[in-house]
Amino acid sequence: MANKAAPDASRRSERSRRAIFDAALALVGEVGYDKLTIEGIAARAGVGKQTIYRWWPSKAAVLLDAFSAGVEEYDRQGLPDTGDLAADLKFVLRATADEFNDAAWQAPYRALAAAGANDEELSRTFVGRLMEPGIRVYVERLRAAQEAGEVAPDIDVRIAAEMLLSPFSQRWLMRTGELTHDYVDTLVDQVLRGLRPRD
Amino acid sequence: MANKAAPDASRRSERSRRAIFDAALALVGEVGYDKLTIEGIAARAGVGKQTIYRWWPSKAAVLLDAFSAGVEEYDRQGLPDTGDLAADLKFVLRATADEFNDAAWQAPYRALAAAGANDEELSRTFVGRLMEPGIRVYVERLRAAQEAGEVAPDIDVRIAAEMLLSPFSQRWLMRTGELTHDYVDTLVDQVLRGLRPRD
Amino acid sequence: MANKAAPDASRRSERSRRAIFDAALALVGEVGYDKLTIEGIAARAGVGKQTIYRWWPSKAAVLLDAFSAGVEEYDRQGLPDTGDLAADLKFVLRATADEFNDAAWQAPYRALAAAGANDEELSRTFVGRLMEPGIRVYVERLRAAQEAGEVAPDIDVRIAAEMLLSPFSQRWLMRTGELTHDYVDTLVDQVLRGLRPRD
Amino acid sequence: MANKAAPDASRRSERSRRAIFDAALALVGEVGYDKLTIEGIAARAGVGKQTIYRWWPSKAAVLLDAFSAGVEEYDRQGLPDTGDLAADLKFVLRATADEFNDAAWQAPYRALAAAGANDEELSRTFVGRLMEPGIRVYVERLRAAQEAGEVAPDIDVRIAAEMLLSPFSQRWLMRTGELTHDYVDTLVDQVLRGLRPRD
DNA sequence: TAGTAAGCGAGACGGTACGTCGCGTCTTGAG
DNA sequence: CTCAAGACGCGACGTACCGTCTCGCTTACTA
Repeated sequence: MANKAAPDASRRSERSRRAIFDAALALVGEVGYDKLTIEGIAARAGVGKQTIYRWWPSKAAVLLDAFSAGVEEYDRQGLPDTGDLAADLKFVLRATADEFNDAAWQAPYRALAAAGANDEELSRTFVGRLMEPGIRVYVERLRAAQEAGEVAPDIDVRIAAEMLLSPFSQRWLMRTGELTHDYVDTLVDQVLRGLRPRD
Repeated sequence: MANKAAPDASRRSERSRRAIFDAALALVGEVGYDKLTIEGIAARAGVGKQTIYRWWPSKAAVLLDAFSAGVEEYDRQGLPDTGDLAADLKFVLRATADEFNDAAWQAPYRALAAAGANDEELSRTFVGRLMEPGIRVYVERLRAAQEAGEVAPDIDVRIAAEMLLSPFSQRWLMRTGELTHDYVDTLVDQVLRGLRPRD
Repeated sequence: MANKAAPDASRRSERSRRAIFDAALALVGEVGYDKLTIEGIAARAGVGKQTIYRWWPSKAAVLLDAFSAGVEEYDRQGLPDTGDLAADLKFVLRATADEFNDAAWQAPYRALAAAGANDEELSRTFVGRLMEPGIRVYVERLRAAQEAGEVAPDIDVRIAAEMLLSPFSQRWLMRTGELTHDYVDTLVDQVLRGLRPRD
Repeated sequence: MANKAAPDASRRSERSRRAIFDAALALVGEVGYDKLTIEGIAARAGVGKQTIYRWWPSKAAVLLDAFSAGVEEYDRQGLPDTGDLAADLKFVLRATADEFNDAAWQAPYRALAAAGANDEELSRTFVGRLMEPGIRVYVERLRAAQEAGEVAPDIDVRIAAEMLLSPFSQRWLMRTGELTHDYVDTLVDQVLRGLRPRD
């Protein structure tokens, strides 16, 4: 019945899997996503092409897994909650800005964001696996603030989180401006301005 | 200076230029950006490949010009100013949402946004030519409102515009949600909430 | 040593090799050598271009192998030796004339002779593989005649063979005359005239 | 009627004609016939492509004219006739050998001989213009010798000339041996051996 | 002596083929 | 069975030239 005989995952070579991830991340940084090739990854990883085709459907999928593997411990613990919402947001967003400014991050993340724009399937996974968890912690922190009365009860916290994060990531993705700490602070202040309950 | 003898633009065939634009836009809609090929464009346009390579460095550049040519009259007149900022923003942003939901728009715009993410040079042109003018009209409308006292004087109108537009376009690009009129209204209201001067 | 990683000949597809030969020979007959293209051979053979480029450096090399493969059993047995040198030479040379007048032979042979004129490497192979064996059998027959006293002992049999064969093939290659049986007979008689020992 | 409006030869630029010849001969020596291109000739000659296409149908035709122009004074006066046929033939053929060994000669001559093999039209012109006159002087000298009784009356002098010249030029064209003075001498002696009248 | 039509240098154009790269599939032999 | 290796059919790449076609320009011949 199944005409694509599923490979037996239990016999899979962990060694090859790791080598493929390392090669993919290294190469996307060196030559860029467009010139990243399955053949190139296989050669660099010392692996047969079939070993890649057996486990992934495309170079985007490889890169997504490779990148996810390097970030999987991220966002586990949620945002800090010191009681000062503005301070907490600034603290975390400044750290995120530093991360986005790191060259090693840029190439794969940009590549995946771009690939996702043209590939609906991929973008669902990309968003669900990498972006959504990051957004959720902000949403949760905002909801906590809302419950504490720091944020007006009629605010849609999801949209509020997007008002904070989208300008930030858009700026980075489109290179319309630098992600400085000053920028982060101004953005947080201006967003929070609208969230506070009216007296 | 230029080591690649520049072609003589005065001898350029307008006929071919147009045919290339039409073919590029049609094909990107039919087969998608990844399967869009220079060869395919040339064949569809009834043009030699060299005629494309002579004038553009990549398929992204062709598509950018093709798309720009179809939008160049856009954004000339600025946003309406009825005195009611919220209404004006909702009116225009609803129209933009409709445009972004139009299939003919999607393919080339997504393709260019994606290509720009990996190509700094291209993204500068893409942003400067297509995105900036669109943002600017919002910035100007906000500044007008600020002068009219509808928006607090300490607001950074550029960031305010991004708080409005980035969530909108991010949502579309990443497919994190639908661009409905309801969404637009909520977004506008929630952004404007923070801009108003405190009494 | 070898800087172009040599392909693994043991994995080579015999099927493709044959199909390429057939296509090359058919096409050179149909369209001529100048319009013979690697691309055309590949298409006709139902083969990827790379499969040709992997194993041959040029269309001339393909054609040489294709032609050789069709002639390899030729010239195995040497010239007949009935004791009558003139008769033996005429018999074989008449047969050769018929062969040279055969259209299927003409195209590839002319093509290779021509290509060899401009490509020293190729001409060495062409001469060594296709022409020399043909000349050698004449040289051997002449040497046998010399030992039998039919040919003067001070004759250089190699040059004698060329006196016989070069006018013949030159006439054909340059189209300076027809290769008739009469011509062959006259040529043999006039050459032999000078070889006989003086009484 | 005539749909190929013949160009007006009286207005033709002699300057361009010469420049084209020089460029063609220089280039065929530098890059070989296969890599000789009309565009290359035009560029080197500082001439528009159309100027070449206006006056010649192919690069072979250009080269043929260019080469002929450089040899046109040749073969005017016939072979010397000192009364000693062997000496006369050796003298001229040694000179011809030297000429054939000259690098400047080789490239265009080989190219034309090769092109002629595949192009009947061209070969007729090549043979008629360049080869035939050269053969004719030998034929005439042999006929003179025949009339003087040095050559048997039943000899076909045309074939005799070919017995002399074809081995010579075949050896050169196919690179089957060097054209030394020794070779020439042996060849002449062995050919003449068969021409002398029997006592 | 001005007007006109040719040849000319230049090079853009619609094409064809080049030789290369990478795709995704398939086969081979080792572990 | 997975794996490294890599040949295969295929399709696109970006380049080189083909032969045709304008475009000004120079340079005779004509009116």
